[in-house]
Amino acid sequence: MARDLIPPVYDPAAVEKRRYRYWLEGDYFRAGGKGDEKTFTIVIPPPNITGSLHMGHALDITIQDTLIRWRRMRGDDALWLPGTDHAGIATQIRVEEDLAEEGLTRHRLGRERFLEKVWEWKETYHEQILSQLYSLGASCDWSRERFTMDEGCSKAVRKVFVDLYRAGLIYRGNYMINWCPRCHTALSDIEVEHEEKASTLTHIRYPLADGDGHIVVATTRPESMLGDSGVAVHPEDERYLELVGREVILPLLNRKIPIVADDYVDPAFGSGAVKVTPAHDPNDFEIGRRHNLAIIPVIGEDGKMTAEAGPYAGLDRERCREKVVADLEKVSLIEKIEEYSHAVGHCHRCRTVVEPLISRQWFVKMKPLANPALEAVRDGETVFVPPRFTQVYENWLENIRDWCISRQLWWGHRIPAWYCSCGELIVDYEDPRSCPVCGAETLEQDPDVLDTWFSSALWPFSTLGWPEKTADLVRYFPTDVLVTAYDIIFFWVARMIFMSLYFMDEVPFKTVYIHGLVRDAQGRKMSKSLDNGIDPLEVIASFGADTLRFSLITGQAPGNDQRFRHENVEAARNFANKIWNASRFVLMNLSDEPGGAPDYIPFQPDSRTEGLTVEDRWILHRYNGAVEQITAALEDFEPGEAARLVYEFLWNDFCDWYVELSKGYLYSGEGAAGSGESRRRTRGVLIFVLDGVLRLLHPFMPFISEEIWHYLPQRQAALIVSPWPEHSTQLSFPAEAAAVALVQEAIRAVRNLRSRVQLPPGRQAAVILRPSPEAAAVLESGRHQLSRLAFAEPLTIDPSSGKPRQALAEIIGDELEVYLPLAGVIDLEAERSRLEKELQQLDQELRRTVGKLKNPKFVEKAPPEVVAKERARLEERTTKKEKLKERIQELQ
RNA sequence: GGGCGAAUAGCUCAGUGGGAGAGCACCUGCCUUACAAGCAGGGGGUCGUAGGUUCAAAUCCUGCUUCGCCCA
Repeated sequence: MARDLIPPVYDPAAVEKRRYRYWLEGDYFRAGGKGDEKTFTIVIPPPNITGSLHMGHALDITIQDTLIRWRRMRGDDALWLPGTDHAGIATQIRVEEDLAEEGLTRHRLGRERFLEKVWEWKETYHEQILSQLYSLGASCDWSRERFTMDEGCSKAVRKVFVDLYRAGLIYRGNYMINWCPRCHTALSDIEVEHEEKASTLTHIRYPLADGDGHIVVATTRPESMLGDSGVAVHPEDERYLELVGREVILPLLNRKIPIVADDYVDPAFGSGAVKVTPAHDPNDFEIGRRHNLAIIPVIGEDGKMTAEAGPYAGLDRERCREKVVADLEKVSLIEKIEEYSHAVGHCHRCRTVVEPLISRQWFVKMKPLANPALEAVRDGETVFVPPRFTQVYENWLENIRDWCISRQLWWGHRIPAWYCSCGELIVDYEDPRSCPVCGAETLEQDPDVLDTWFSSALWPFSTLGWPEKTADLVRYFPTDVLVTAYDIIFFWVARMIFMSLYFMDEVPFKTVYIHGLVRDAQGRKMSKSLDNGIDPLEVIASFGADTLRFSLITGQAPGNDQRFRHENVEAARNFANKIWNASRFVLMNLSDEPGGAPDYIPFQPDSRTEGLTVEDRWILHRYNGAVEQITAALEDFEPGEAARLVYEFLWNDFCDWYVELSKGYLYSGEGAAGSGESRRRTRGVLIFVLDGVLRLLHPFMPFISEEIWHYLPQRQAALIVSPWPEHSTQLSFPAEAAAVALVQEAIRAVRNLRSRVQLPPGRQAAVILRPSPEAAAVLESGRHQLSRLAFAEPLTIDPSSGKPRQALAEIIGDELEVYLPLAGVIDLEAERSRLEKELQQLDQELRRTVGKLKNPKFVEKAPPEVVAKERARLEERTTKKEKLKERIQELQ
């Protein structure tokens, strides 16, 4: 039987493309089992259709794909539901920028044509994002792909809005909101980013209306004084007790405004008196409400002063500030101006300074929704990994304010509210044709759209078909894990939880796995302005997706940021290369003739084991341990740790040791060890372990593992749907594991001695081993490996062997002395001082051990196994010390 | 002001109560029939700091210092 030969070099670009197509054609990503399997569901955090995916997405996708592939192999009905987000403000900004280059504005284009443009944009970037997800190897169920503005999601949005409105949880009203003068829309509280800015604190004198004197107020925004309708002091502030109830003259505009007493005022801050501008500050708005102060908007939606600002009308905010200060100086009402630093709110999409102002908007009443969401997490219905993020979530929900959901944009879900000239407001599931009160047919729909996150909040159930009770919804909801970065816990995670509790009566996912951000090599956030972003596709083009995925996932510790460093990519690339070459070794050695039919005795966990060598049992034991640890790490949501364990097992145990040990059996002409049957059996074990390691590797490096898999003889299904390895007591060989560990130590010791005298590898040298009687048998059984891997020839293994004086020595524990006799080459003086140094160190360790064991409290309180371990250590060290002293004596 | 995180080898980071680890970098020797993107050997750390708990602390607690993030 002829076999395809595995190529000498791995070509990720060609293989990855081909393998992804292979998976698609095999329909392996499609969920939907026979019905009785456990389901495992992840909904993708839908990437914005604003542009292409960045490194943070690559990490997010890699973690999800790793979990999904692992669970799929475990036999779960694994659904990874993909999709994209319409990203209201962000997308609209991008399309407007595009239009601006052609000298167009959305207003010139009109709403209809503008939206057509945005849909075109969406198609373009949607395609791009999909191809990026393919490149990463994402095993999403494409048959279930969704978009936040598709028909089903829109229907869900409509139902949620109307239901919440009818339940009194959505209302419309005039309240203080955050306004972005650049985007021309209201923003929610969390869309405002606070940034500490150097500024000034201006102290202004407000003269009393009756009599002499004045009161001093301090402000960071002097221009807002034009909208002041009061001055507030703390009710218990004795300095101002007699002034409460009197009035001051507002400078420049000469308006009389009252002095009120309010608990909110901090008497220790500034002069202890604050100006109150209810129209332009959320706290002042509250104070104003309590004292019935007038609301005087002096800054408009365009960021310019309104008519209320009198002589300052039409100026923009910054210009007005300068003029107000100058004019106050002129009339000597500035007490002082101090340097001051304070947080200024910026629009998180365009960085413009936001303006708090009063506006008529739609809001979601949060308290009734937040409380169940808090309880669900406190009760552990949804668990955050790592747990510290629970606190972040709770703090936010505990202090939450109502959510402003209307946006003055065109791109998004239109608010389903209609106004009739008779004053009636209609909110309904279906578009109304006439006013139910007056019958008029000239209804006008609210021009605004909803906050993007309003639809994202429904994602885990709207994508599964809700509000219809679809089969998918029944089967896959609630989902299992949500994988996302910590920066959208508020925006998205919390909102999904409260919406889901309200509409589904269940949490949307059982676990929230939070990862950190991917930063550049210097630890800075990747950003357009710094131009320090690294395009995942470029990394894939040069190194392959497996390499990118592996470097991202091994750099990962739950919840922590990581740096993207080229060294890590190289390490992952080298690892992929290692796997490829190790596989080539195994595949090229399956038969006596190169390229001949595979000739081996297959091994399975339930195979009879009597023919196996001690090395075979050792690698099976190590493999078994790796399976256990890797599986446990994945179960604990530690994919980074799991990947590192795969790396260690594959490179250290399998490649560095087992492959090398196996050569002693595979290559003929090396004595009895290489008999035909043992050769065929060794091949069976090599294939078995390679088979298993490819399975363990697959969730992390899907392409290369699937590719190699297809060169294995007797492989059946595609690797992507092959069973995940299971830990088995049949593969547990602790005695053989210890035996090989001793042989390894002996080999290392010989190599160490050889390198100390710079004996080139390949040159045989005599070696004497003086083992304990028990160790002698073990080493004897490893004789051929010792002489092969340590070039030890002739090799003496004899508990009662003589010890040559002209030799280097290494003492291993209490069971083995290793001698490298080299007459004439050795500096005995140097050797002796080295041994003395070792003796000193050993003595220190010994004293520590003795100290512990002499302490009755230790013996009494420490667990017995710890004490036993310490006793064994004492014995070993004591023996070793004797032997060291002896050797030093011999060299005198 | 409140909260969270980080501080471990030259660099980047794992490690959560019982003998300090990895990758890269460094030093030495090797093109050994899977792999020089490799192999073998090696050097290098008072685990930020001061206390405390414990038989035992890099690990748990408290204070402090430095850096970063979130919230007000």
